[in-house]
This record gives sequence, structure tokens and C-alpha cells, in this order.
Amino acid sequence: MQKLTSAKPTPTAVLHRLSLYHCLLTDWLLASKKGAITSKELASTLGLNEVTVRNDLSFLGETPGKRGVGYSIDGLRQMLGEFLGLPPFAPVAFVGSAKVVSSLFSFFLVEKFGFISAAFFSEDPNDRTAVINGREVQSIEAISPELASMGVNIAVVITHPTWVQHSINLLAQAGVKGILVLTPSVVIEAPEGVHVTQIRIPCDLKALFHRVSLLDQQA
Amino acid sequence: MQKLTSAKPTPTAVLHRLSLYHCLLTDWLLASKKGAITSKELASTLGLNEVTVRNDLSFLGETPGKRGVGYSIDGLRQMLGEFLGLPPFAPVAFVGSAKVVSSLFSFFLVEKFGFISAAFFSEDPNDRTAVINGREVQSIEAISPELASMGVNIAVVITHPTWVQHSINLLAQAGVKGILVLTPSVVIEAPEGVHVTQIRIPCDLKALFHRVSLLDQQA
DNA sequence: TAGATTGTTAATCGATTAACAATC
DNA sequence: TAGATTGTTAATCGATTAACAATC
Repeated sequence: MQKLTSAKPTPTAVLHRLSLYHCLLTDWLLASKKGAITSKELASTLGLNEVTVRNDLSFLGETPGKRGVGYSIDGLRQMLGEFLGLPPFAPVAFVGSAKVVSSLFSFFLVEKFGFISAAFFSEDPNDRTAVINGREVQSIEAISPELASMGVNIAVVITHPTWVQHSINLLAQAGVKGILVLTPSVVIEAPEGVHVTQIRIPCDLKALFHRVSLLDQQA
Repeated sequence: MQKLTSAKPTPTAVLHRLSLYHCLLTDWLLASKKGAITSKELASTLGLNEVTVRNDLSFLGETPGKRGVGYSIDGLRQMLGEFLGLPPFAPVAFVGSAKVVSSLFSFFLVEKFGFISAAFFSEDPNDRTAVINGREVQSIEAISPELASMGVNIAVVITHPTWVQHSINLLAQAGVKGILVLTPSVVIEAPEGVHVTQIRIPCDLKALFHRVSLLDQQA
């Protein structure tokens, strides 16, 4: 017999946009924007088709809008947060040197996006006394099952490339189930049962080179 | 009459994988791997279907493989580089504070991926005397048409969120045609004729929260 | 009731995979 | 010739857009 709980997983394209809507609505609420918005407004702000937006939102189960009116900014954000499995402040662990992780925080404003930095682990022995946001930076080897039992299931890896795989393995052993890898590293083994998302800065850059080189030829 | 040069653009999914193959082959060559590889090897290393690999490579025009044999590592990398419009060392400009940009270089090894950091611009007035890789860090306002005329068409933006749009606008004025934005910023206006790629760390994280929350429910 | 906007079903478009002939 | 692996055409799958009925 099939598990009843596991309906089809949300398509990746849809899931990414739902996350994006959640970011946008959070932004609007922080800017004290109130009341209702239409799928048209949402779509045009993000450069999407309005049907795409409505279609995406239909994945939320209970229909979130009012015909003739639109969506409640506050209510829709709430529903999205719930669907995404986001607690009010979502705890994330960070693995990387103190310098790199604190630099990350100077362009990625974690709290504004609803996250909380819950733990820090560094591959650099010189970071044994380092502190970020008033919290001690620990050794990578200190990654342990306490992490997941404390409710930290998600981690960001931004170490030197030589430490990426080891970090992932330790996080997986500690019960972390979702890992975002920012370090460009061509081949990575994802441990069984762990979601590993790789950001590939070099590929994004090479793709841009291609697109731009075509422009040049036309000119 | 239609422009003859502008055939259909390469589909984004294909283009990203072609860039990925280029990264992998570069890696293999740096590790002195020689000779031939098959689409099967390429695919299994990257967790892809081997037909996908062959299909992608068919976009290169002249067929790059030998039936019964496979692909020359060196030859294929060459063809990919040419298709992608990558010079031997591809110049990229970086916009962001000296601290953040130098931190970026400690987890993203630009040269290993075939790039050269060609210019630095910082939004931070304290960076007026800063130097990265022996090159002076300039003010954002110093971004000028010289950039593009020097052959720098691609830039990475990793400033504080408040400076993202301004940086993009200045780069566009300077003739930069491809911009990769690493700073999470929900809404960005892409100037006419400029390719802007946004990396969305918060969305990737929120998507992971969703996937992981489903695992919890099943357990 | 009229106007607006949602939610859903159908149609199109793009991307992936399978099947197979071509050829080294 | 036999074995291997490519390149291409066809079939499937997923994602986007269009059309329209439902309803606030």
C-alpha cells in the first residue's frame, strides 16, 4: 500500500516561485503594505505571467484568494509559510570560516528573510575563538546529532572546496536533511535521503558569457 | 528579413549543463586526465541521463564525438569553450566591498574555473585604499565605459542590498551586458538589453525547508 | 446586475527519456 | 565482422500559457 502522506512532490519550478512569493510578501509586510493584492500585481512585480501565479497558488490546497478581489497579503504569506514548512524564524546552520560566513551576512540579511543563524562551524583552526552574532564558532568535527535534535535540519555550506564533501557527510550524519552548497565544486556526492542543492556560480557565469557573445556577433 | 545570425537561443537547461560539462572537463584536465570519455561516464559523474548529455552536445554544431569511442576530453572542452564564447581567461568585474569580494575568492577559486578578476568596485567609502590581488579597488561611481571597451562584458554584483540596483544601472551604462547578482534582493529591474541572472539564496533555502518538512511528516 | 478577478480545464510549448539506425 | 557508442528521430513527461466558467 502507498503512503497516503506522500502525494506528488511539488514541481521544482513551482516550489521556487512559491518561495519567491513568500519573500516578496514578507518584504511588503515589512514595508507596511497592507490589504489585498491581485495575481496581476504579483506577476508584474516579478516579471511573471499572472496565470502562472494563480496556478502556483493552487498548490496551497485551500484556495487562498477571493474572486473579484485578490489575495490578502498577510493571509497569503501565512499560508505560504505553512506550506513551505517555515517556522516564524527558521533555524539554519552555517559551515565555513568565520570571515567568509560573516561576509555572507553582510550581503544576505538572513533575519529579513525570516531565518535565524542557529550554529556555526569552521574548517579553519584559527577560528577556535571566533564569535559570530554573539555565538561561538565551533570546529567542523563538532557537528553532531545534537544539531538536528535541536531542530536544525537545514545548513548552508560555504567552506573552501576541499572541505565541502566532508562537511556534507558530517551534516548528514548529524541528521541534517537539507543542505545548500554555495562553494563551487563540480562533483558532490549527496548522502542518501539528504537534499543537496548546489549553487553553481561558474556555470551561471559561463552561461552569461555565451548569451553575451551572441549579442556581440549580431552587433 | 530575419537576422541570419540569430538562430534560436540555446535552451537555458541545456546551456547550464554545457557550462557544467566545461567545468568538469577543465577539472579533469587540471588533474591530468587524458584521452577519451563516453557520454555514459560524463552522465554518471554528474548524476545525469546519458542521452541528455549526447543531446546537449549536439547543440555544438559539428558533432564532437566518435561513434564506438567517445569524446576527446581536450577536444570537447575546446569546443565547449568556443561555443560558450569563453576566452582562455575570461575577464569578470566584481562589485562589492573589499572584505566581501576577497571572502568570495576564498571559496570560489575563479582562476581554476577559467576566469580572471579584471576590476573591483566597492560601495564602501572605507575601501578607497583597498587592494585585491594586487589591483586597486575603485569606487562604484568609477564604473565607466572604459570597462566594456577593455573587453569586460560580465560582472558579479555582491554589494549590500541597498546598492544592488544602482550597481546594475552603472554597469549597464558602462556597456556590461551580463550581470550575475549574488545579493538576495527580491525585485530587480534589468536594464534593456542586459542579461541579469539572480541567485536567490533565500528561495533555495525555503524550498529546502519545504522538502524537509515533508520528510518529517512521513517519519 | 455589472465589473473584476479567481480557480480550473484544455492547449501549447519546452525538456527529458526511449528507441534505433549510423559508424567508428 | 562484432562490439561499442554516437547522433537523431519519436514518445513521454513536465511546465507554461490560453480560454472560460465560477463567484465575490
